[in-house]
Order: sequence, then C-alpha cells, then structure tokens
Amino acid sequence: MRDDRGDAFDPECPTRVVLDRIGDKWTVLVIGALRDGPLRFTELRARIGGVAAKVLTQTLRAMERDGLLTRTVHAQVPPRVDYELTDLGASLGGPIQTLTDWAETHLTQILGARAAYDDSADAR
Amino acid sequence: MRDDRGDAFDPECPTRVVLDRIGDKWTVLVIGALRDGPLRFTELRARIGGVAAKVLTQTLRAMERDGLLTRTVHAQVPPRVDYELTDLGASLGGPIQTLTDWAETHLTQILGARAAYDDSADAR
DNA sequence: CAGAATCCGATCTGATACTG
DNA sequence: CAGTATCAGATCGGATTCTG
Repeated sequence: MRDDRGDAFDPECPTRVVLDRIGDKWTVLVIGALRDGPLRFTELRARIGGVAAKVLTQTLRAMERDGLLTRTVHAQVPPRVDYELTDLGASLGGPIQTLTDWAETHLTQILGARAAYDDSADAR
Repeated sequence: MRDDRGDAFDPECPTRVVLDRIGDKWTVLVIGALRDGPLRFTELRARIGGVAAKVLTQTLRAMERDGLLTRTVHAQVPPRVDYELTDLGASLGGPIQTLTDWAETHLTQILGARAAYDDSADAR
C-alpha cells in the first residue's frame, strides 16, 4: 500500500511533473477552492462537487506530497482536518490563471472547430 | 467507430476543455515540435521520441479537431502528410510557456517536498 | 509513408460499504 | 468527520501486425 506515488517516467522534465499534477481532473479545482483560505475535508468536497471521497483523498495526498498544500490534523473528536495551500501551491495559481484566461478567450474557437470537424466527419 | 471524441463531461468549463487537451502525455510536446514550422508524421514522431504511431495519431486528430493544427495530405506516392500549427495552436504556446517557466523554477522545491514526504512515510 | 486494426496490461475514476 | 477497503467500468498508452 505504499507503491502508488504516481511518478511520471521522466523525472527530468519539469513541465511533465507539473502537468501530471494539474492535468488530472481535480487538482486545479482544489487550488481554486483553497484560494480564499483553508478548508476542511467535507467543506472542500462540497465546494468542488461531484468528487468521490476516495478520489479527493488521492488528489490531496498527491498535492501534499508535492508541497502544494499542508494537511493539518486537529486532535479532537470528531476529527477535523484542515487543508491549506502552501506558498508554492498558491504560486501555481498564476500560471493556472494564465491558462484559464486563454481558455476563456478561445473556447468559442475551439468549440467551433470541434463542431465543424464533427460535422464534416458525420457527413461521410 | 465514431464515438470516441473524448469530450469531458462538462463542456461549459473552458479550463477543463483546455486541460483535457494539454494534460495528456504528448500534446505539449507536439506544440513544441511544430513551433519552428510544419513537419510530416514521421519527422514529428522522431523528434518527439518514444511515442507509438497510434498514440501520436490520436493526439494529432484531437488537436486537429480542436483547431490547434492543420493536417494536409499531399496527393503523391509515397504519401506525405504535413502537420502545422494554426494561429490558435501557436497562441497556446504562451500559456504553456508560463507553465513551463513555473515548472522549471519550482521543480527543485517539488522534488524536495516529494523526497521529504516519501522519507517520512518510509520511516514508518 | 502514414497510418488502421487489434490486443493487452496498467491506470483512472467512481460507487458502495465500512471504521476510528 | 474523515477517511479506508473493495470492486467494477472505462479509458489510456503501447506493442505488434497489416495495408493503401
């Protein structure tokens, strides 16, 4: 149970390391959700929506391992665990925002190209 | 045979659309390889290295569908197909570069965090 | 040359049920 | 509350083989 560290095959490519992290389905949403301050597990899960507990846990563990966030367990009953972005994690927000901006400005083009491509394929 | 368009479940989130594309293993490398001008299939494949023909084809088709590149078939024998970035595809280079820069400056931190995390886990 | 077809194992994601 | 365990389904990436 200690063998799924999810490394890419090429540790010497920085871009791949980062893309392997933010390329997954949830990491970017986690960063967005934690942008305004720490949240506990259930809050985080509710704010993101549609994510299974197991999958969120995996995402958070991977992010913790990469130093993007901290996981703080409060010794109390019922248990309380806070997740908070590190400076490193927060700094990733910049590049992501750049990407998001690009995505928003060009989404129409992409969707248009997609529709055109699919149409010409369906015509045959 | 006409059903694997690889859409995400949420077409209204621009960021996901883009991340689904560049998050895969090869798209970013294709953009990098085509940055200096068009290439044909085999050149492209050689320049990237380590990619199976099928997978490269899939990647190129998806990028073509999203309007990131054009595929030009020259009617000649032996066949010749050129792939070239569109303006849209080339413009994606900017955000990717931002991400790459971030990755390069912070890789050491990430790898360090990773090593520390793994050490403390192994200690147990 | 530029792929398409086929097959395969590995990985991802999620639903469900259970627990300290 | 904050997970873990387990299982199933889907998708992915890749090797191999074949073709216009």
